[in-house]
Amino acid sequence: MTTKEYTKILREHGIRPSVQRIAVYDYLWKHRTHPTAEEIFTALAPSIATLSRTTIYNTLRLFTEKGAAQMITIEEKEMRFDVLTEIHGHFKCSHCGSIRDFTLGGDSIQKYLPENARGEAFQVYVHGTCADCAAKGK
Amino acid sequence: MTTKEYTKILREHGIRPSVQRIAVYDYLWKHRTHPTAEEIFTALAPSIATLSRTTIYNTLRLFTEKGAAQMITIEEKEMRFDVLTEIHGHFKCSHCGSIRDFTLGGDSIQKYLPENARGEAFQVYVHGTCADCAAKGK
DNA sequence: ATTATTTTTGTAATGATTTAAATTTTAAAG
DNA sequence: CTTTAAAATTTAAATCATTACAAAAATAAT
Repeated sequence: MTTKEYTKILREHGIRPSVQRIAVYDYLWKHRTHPTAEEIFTALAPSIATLSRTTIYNTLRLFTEKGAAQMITIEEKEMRFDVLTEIHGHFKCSHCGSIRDFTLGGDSIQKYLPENARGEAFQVYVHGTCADCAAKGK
Repeated sequence: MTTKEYTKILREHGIRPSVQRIAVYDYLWKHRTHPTAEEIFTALAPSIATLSRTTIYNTLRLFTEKGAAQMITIEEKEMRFDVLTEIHGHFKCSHCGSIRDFTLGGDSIQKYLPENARGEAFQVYVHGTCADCAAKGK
């Protein structure tokens, strides 16, 4: 993925690209660990001398509003973010702390919704023990 | 539901009953609106003169740990709570703000989990338009 | 160039939740 | 029924992620 491609994607979402926005998008694209605003800030600050936390928050909010990213509330304390916007589940391992994606059947949730209710955004969170930790006997 | 019955349920969860704990449990039992700690505090404070917010937070955390209630993070800002601990989904209407439960098939999520991962807690959140609001043309 | 608009920045404020320490309540033991 | 220990509650202060605000900088439009 090149900067030009990020620029194009952002524009397609109605987001005017800027150095900061491209950097955040690039970071999300390359780090599928569902980072927090703070993690993104810490990672990018060295390369963008004047970067401020507020910009990170503004940018993430903008991405979320425009559908270029998704906000994850699997943890109480802090928001996490994901460039993957198609419906999928998040699995958090309570031993190693990792948060991983898993795919869901397309109709998996929709079919359970009350009659005549319109579901517009779906979030599925599972807490448990991941395969790696289970293999270690956790 | 009488105080005696609440007492019994709390004991079954390893929670020593107290005036405050019974009051919180009673509130959760009677108000299936997924209230916040603040809402519970505001509702109970008049009847328990010395009640403090910390007690509400302590109590809700205890209930969650002991499995007598469930913590809901469907909203970024604040935690919400639910006495219903069986697996079920939460639907938040973005028009009227109500958060309602909906039932999920038992295997609905489990079957999508990665091989060998153990799911221990499941949360399903859907944001959208509820049937009532949809009927009003929202 | 000049002006208007958008974006970024820094700082201060907000507000939900937690911590820590003191006090009160409850339970246990003699 | 006292005394003592343990648990629960309270109060006030602290934390910390996020937001609000206003100024400065960058970008686009005229």
